[in-house]
Amino acid sequence: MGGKEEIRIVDIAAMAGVSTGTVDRVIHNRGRVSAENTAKVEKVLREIGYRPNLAARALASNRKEFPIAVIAPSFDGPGYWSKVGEGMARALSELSQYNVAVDLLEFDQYDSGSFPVRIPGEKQYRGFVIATLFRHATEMLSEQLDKAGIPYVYIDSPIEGQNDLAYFGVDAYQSGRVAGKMLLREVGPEAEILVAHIRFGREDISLQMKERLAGISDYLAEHGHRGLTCELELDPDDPGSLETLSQYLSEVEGRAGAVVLNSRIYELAGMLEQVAPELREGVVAAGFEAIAPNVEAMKRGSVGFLISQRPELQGYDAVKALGDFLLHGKRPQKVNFMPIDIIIPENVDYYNNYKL
Amino acid sequence: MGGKEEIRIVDIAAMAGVSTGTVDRVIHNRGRVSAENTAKVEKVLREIGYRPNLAARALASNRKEFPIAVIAPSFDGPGYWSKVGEGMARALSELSQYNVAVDLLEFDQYDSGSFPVRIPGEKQYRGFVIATLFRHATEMLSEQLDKAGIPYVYIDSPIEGQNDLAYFGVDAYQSGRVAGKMLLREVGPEAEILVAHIRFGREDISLQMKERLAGISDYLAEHGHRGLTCELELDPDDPGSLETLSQYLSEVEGRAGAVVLNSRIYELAGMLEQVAPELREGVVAAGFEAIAPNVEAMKRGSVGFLISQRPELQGYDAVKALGDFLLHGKRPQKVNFMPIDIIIPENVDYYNNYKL
DNA sequence: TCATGTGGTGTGTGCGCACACACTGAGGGT
DNA sequence: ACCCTCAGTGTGTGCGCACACACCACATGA
Repeated sequence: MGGKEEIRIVDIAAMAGVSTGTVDRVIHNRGRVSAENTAKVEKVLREIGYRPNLAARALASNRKEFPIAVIAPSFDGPGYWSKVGEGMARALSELSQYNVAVDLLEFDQYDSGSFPVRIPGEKQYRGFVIATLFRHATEMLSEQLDKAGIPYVYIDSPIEGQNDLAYFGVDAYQSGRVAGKMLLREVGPEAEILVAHIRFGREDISLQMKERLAGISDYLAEHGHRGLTCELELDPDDPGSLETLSQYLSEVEGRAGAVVLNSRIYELAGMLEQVAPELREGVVAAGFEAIAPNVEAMKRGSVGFLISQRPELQGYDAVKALGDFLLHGKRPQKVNFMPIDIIIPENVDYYNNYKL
Repeated sequence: MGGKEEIRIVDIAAMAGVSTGTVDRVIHNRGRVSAENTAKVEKVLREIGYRPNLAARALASNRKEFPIAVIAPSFDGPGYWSKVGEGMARALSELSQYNVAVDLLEFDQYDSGSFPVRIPGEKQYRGFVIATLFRHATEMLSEQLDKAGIPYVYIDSPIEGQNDLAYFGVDAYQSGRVAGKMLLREVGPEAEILVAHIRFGREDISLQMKERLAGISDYLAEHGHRGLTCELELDPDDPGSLETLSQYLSEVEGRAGAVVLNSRIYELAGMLEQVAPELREGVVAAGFEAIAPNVEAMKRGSVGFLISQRPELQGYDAVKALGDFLLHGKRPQKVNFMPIDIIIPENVDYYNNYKL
């Protein structure tokens, strides 16, 4: 495991009977090499499977800058995107030996007009990470980048037929199916299952949420459950919503499931904690994303399980893949779905410890 | 995110009014520096928060060798330890820029006498990764290493009160509790739950397996189930075992759970596939570790769920932590439990894709 | 007296690579 | 004949660091 008898550029030059400069030109295909010599060098390269010394490479080319732009919703606050940002920061620290720097160009996830459809001009960005929340805008920007020959990586949801270097994201439909299965196991085939919508202001139901919902519904329908029986709009700041929830719970009497499609199951948990204990007793609340308030609510016993798709890993992989491509020409696998993690009170303690 | 204006040793030397050689001696505290100059340099170092250029460091000290010894069961075959080995190989490839090499010193996991209780003399190993399957032997070796001042990290199960640099491993008891919960949800409180022992030759039940069993039992007992109702010794190569299994299944009629405590649930799955369909219909088989044959059995529908504790990550982290400590003096967190992953047919496809 | 340490200090070299630069010789324009 | 261009080639330098080595002053012993 892990021997050491590295072949250097000088060795290759000697083997091919040329100078190191020529080898260098071939390796980085900068041209200005005769077809004959190119062939000779490439032959040697292939035969020995040359692996450059990355330390030396980094040292020698440390004047080069690699600014990367990330186009995504704000990383502020305790939400999903902040986790993506954590992963990016970690990737960046691993790349910190090289001159990679990341600029976050925020857009408003509730306003497609805030998404930049032209290449931002501030810097000469060498690569982009793009959150694909707005499909059309993403496609327009991608077209610009294609023309300019700048590589870009997608995160969040996939878009078919694009020239993205790679995609890292989640399969929202499948994570919905997982949630459906767990929910069915928790509450049984007879129980009511409620979809609670907890929104901010003008916020609309997103594509991801629709897919999750479809996944849950399909799973339930395929397994002898009569499906999601009720949808409620709830506002944690509105006492009327608490009333609505109590009302509903008293009607269903007995076991029930409740699911929130965005990452704000903790709000529903908070509301459940305020209704009469006998009403909430048989209720299993299920949500998405292992963000801090959700985990806390689970530890208080108010959330039954969470489904998470490793947002940190998504951010980490996206930046890492782009960096490795830019620095070392390493091509990543094109489509990468995150694992779908099931988090229950019994395993939550060992989940968030881990940075991946 | 990720700026760049690094301060070099020459800069520090200038600031402190000494030569680079002196700064170097202080940084690596090799002595031979006057108290006065030591103080001056350390002051500057502290004030600017010096971060060495790792690429240059790696390049300059590339003659130094860092042989690491891994003391663990054989990585051969499709089992648990091969996954640990995969993770180690990945960590090694990330460290390959530095002269880290790993030797696997195998022992027989069924024979404590095969565990080396003295420091192996072949090479001057700079660090050890030790699988703590044999507690006493591990403690003896650790004592030797303490005396010699060689760092070591533990994997597998923790041992309290030792001077290990770090521990990476699993909480077998807790993973048993998770299995217990899932099983109870799958089969319901009335169902029989069988523990099937599938052994090789003289193989004994291990400590980890005992803990898993305790976790399952405790969970069931605490949640109104009458507990593990039957233990069977099964040998997949013995037709009599198939008979025993059929017999058992015809007695329990209806839903039942079956759990295998080691990683060989696939053997039970294979046997189930051979009994009459009506007998196995309501049976949910539960096992541990997402090794290839188990995943295949799950995809065939013969395994209900698997619990995995990321063996690759264990191996990866252990080698990475040791390497980072040796190369960069970075101290890892001392105790690190792996996440407990729940794998079901609905999420298995996205699980093994991922290298972590 | 000279040789021989011995704490303390500075300088020089090279790790493997990227890249600027210098050089060559063939071809074309004048 | 001259100069110029330009594809193709080789050489030299420096990235930041670790470490061998040279050096100095002063002490110690013979």
